[in-house]
Amino acid sequence: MQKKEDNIKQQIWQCVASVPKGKVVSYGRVARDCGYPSHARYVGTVLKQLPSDTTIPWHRVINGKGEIAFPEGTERYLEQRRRLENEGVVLNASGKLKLTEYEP
DNA sequence: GTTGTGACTACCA
DNA sequence: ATGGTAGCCACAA
Repeated sequence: MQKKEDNIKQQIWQCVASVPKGKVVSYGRVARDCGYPSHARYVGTVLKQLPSDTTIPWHRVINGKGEIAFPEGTERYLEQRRRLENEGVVLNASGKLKLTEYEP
């Protein structure tokens, strides 16, 4: 039997999974769309826990400034950028992305 | 029970 | 624009 709190993760997964290919959203945006406006940080925590073979497009989630959440040059940063470029999303000259709106 | 942490944000100097 | 601070809250020790 699952507790209520576990549903938060499930909803976050659901929200991230609903992000269309080629679009990117912020952690805060995901949290709000899930119905948890103050759980932006938790979104990141959940993504961190995802297994490497997950089908969830965690790489489409970035911070509110339009940047990848990791310091540039780290393995994680590079991997996320690689995954994005693989889907046609490319960073601009400032190393940023354009946050896109989408209708759930 | 408390404390520290974090893939965040909004606000302010 | 940039940097610091405060608020936020689930989770692990």
